[in-house]
Amino acid sequence: MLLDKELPKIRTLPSCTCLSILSISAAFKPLIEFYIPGGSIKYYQNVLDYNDRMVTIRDVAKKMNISITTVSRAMDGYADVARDTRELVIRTAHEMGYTPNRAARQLRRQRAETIGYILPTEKPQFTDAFHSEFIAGLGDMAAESNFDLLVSAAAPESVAEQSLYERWVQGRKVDGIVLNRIRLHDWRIQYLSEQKIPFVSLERSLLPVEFIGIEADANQGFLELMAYLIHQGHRRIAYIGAAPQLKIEMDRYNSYLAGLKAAGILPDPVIITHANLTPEGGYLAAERLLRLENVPTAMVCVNDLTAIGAMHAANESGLQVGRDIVITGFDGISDSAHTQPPLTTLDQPVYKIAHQLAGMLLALINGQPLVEQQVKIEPKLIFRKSTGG
Amino acid sequence: MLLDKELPKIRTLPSCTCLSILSISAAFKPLIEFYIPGGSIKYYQNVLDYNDRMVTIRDVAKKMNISITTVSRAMDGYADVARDTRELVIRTAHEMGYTPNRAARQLRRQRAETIGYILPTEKPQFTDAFHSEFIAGLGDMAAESNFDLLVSAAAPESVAEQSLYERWVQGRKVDGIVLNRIRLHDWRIQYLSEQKIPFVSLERSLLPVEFIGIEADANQGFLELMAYLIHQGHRRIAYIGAAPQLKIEMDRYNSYLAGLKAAGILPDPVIITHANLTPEGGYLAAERLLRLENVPTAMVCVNDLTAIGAMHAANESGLQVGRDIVITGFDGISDSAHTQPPLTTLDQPVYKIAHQLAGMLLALINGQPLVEQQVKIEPKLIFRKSTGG
DNA sequence: AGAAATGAGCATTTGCGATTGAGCATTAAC
DNA sequence: GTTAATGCTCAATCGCAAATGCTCATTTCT
Repeated sequence: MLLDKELPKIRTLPSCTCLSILSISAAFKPLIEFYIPGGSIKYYQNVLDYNDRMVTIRDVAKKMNISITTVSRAMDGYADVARDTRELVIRTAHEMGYTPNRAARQLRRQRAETIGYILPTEKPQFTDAFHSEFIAGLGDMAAESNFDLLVSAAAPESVAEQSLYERWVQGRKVDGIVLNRIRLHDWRIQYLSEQKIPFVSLERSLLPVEFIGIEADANQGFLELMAYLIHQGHRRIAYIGAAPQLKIEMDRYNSYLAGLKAAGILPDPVIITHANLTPEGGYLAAERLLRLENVPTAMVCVNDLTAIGAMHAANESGLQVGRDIVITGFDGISDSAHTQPPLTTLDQPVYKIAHQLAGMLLALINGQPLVEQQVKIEPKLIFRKSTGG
Repeated sequence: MLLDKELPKIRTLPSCTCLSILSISAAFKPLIEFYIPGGSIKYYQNVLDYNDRMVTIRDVAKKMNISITTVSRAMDGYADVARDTRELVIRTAHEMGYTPNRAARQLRRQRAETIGYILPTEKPQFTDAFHSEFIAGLGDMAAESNFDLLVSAAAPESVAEQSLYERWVQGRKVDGIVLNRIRLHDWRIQYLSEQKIPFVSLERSLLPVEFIGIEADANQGFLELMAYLIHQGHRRIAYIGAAPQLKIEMDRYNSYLAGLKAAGILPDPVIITHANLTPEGGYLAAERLLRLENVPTAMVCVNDLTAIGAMHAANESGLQVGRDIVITGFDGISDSAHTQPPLTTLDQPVYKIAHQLAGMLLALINGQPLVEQQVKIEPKLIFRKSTGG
């Protein structure tokens, strides 16, 4: 008799961290690890000994004296179940506290009933304010369709990122993927198209691939913003952007240029700079700008987090934001209302966008027709103290 | 032939959002929903038709001409597999890109291979900075053991919270649970003990239940902090706390009192106030304090987020934090370095704490002996500009 | 030395809980 | 009296783990 087994020595795939259910997955582990810790042997014991069994579809069927099939079909909305039967099944199931076993269903259906999102991040921090809202939106929508949301993190354009996507796709860990922070020539889009995995994205790439997702039209709002700053008398307006290969960077940068052009101002490369969408990046970029001989009187940032960092730098230089210098953001994350001073920003309904995005993906997965394949959203300008007035 | 089925009419359990894997779950849906949208009927189609099949344990076994059992046991670290066989199996599996099907394994093992964490939150926002780091720590550790982390959110002491915990426990959605924001008499601890579900917690309750988890010892750091403030000449030091039934509130409040007492200062109930651990709460509380006749010269806050709100209020009153008034936090979240001015705080290694906490829980689940059942951590005082100097 | 006991190493088989194509009654319609 | 619609059940999976059991080699016992 061989009940004993050694302590788990093999770790196969990295696992996951799940969120409403949200599921996060380790990005950095090798496929299979194999190590023998001194060869010690331990008895295997299952400590999870609950008293009560789970209630299964069998129990429901038995209690009602009908077949398992009928219960399943009734719960799942098949048309070949009599109305009365269906209602009774549902009532009974509810009373008995029956809930379909997810693992069994997934096994049988060969679907993960899960959508995935990979956070573009470098740090061991799970989310920033933007992604926090984004994930919440995805998760809630997924939950509405009884789907999981699997979330993990990997640095953009890293090996880890690529292997993570591959694992999720090849291993069928997810039935569809949400993309964000699209790069101009984004391998992910190419890859997912080839693999025929459903996906949607926030922002589109320049690749000649059919686009399904949501686009925020920065242009209109940015022009307004620039016009406002220029109307206030600003002529030397700096720009703190993101990595140039990002779609949002291209859009917002172009809008910045357009805003300058509309007022007949020539862009000055010296005050056009790039950060990495984080407060740290914004801080460093702004610091540099503030050490210039001809200090800009306004800083337009590609997102709120960058702006928060920039404000930090300005404050540290003894400047009072909103009076001595003017700073703006983009996104309208909730923190932006609590900075000192509160941040003028282009507000996007991040939660709603994510919610809708997930909805589109689910429709795709279920083969339902999409009403709109491409949705445009116009960010709304919110004036706060960081631009004076 | 009956291929058609109506559009999904039944939604059973709320689903999940998963994170390194992290899994979030919808907190607010009823157990079973039943609605008929006009009785429209749609054809069912499975759109997920990949070309290639998944590679299963069978394929590996066939290729190697051994039984699937052996493959399984080899991969799983059982002792009754010859060393050579095991290594060959692992190599082959890797080459073939085999990775065990999670659903099948879970179904068979009757384990979810998932640990759970329920965010204490009211809003539809997924996380704040504190929990973001906390979740990252949990998720990464879970991933190391090939576990998922299931994350959801519910308001503390709400019906939703209770039903969520019950669903996770009764429905075996998780094999263990991580608790945080412990209340002095916490029903969750009682419930989980009774149900014999493994759990660990950050902070302990006053219940006579064996405690497994991590405790942060606020006292020492707080005394130092208070001594520092008093040394600076502050005599009127306000306190902005959290709900009094929280363990952290009790600890930190008591330490605040102890700090005053050590300096022979009598506490003034007028400047002792409670918020809800959010910036919004801190803002409102501070606003009230600043309208007092005898305005405090320092505000000690129960956590960083509260302090951030308080700073906002102070700034808005035209006070310069660090010069006109002094404000402190607790937690050392990364945002605290980017406030204006940067925040003096008691730094806890949130990520590390969560990481270790998850490790303890996993040991518990696997029936491994715990080296330490109770771990104490001392937060470290970080002086920044918000306390002048 | 011969018989019995042990155990390593692997195979067979069963079933976890659910879904689903096919098929079987029963009744209604023409 | 055939055909069709309706409502239900059968039985076959899905991929894996674990209980059981078999074989053969080695050790232990007498």
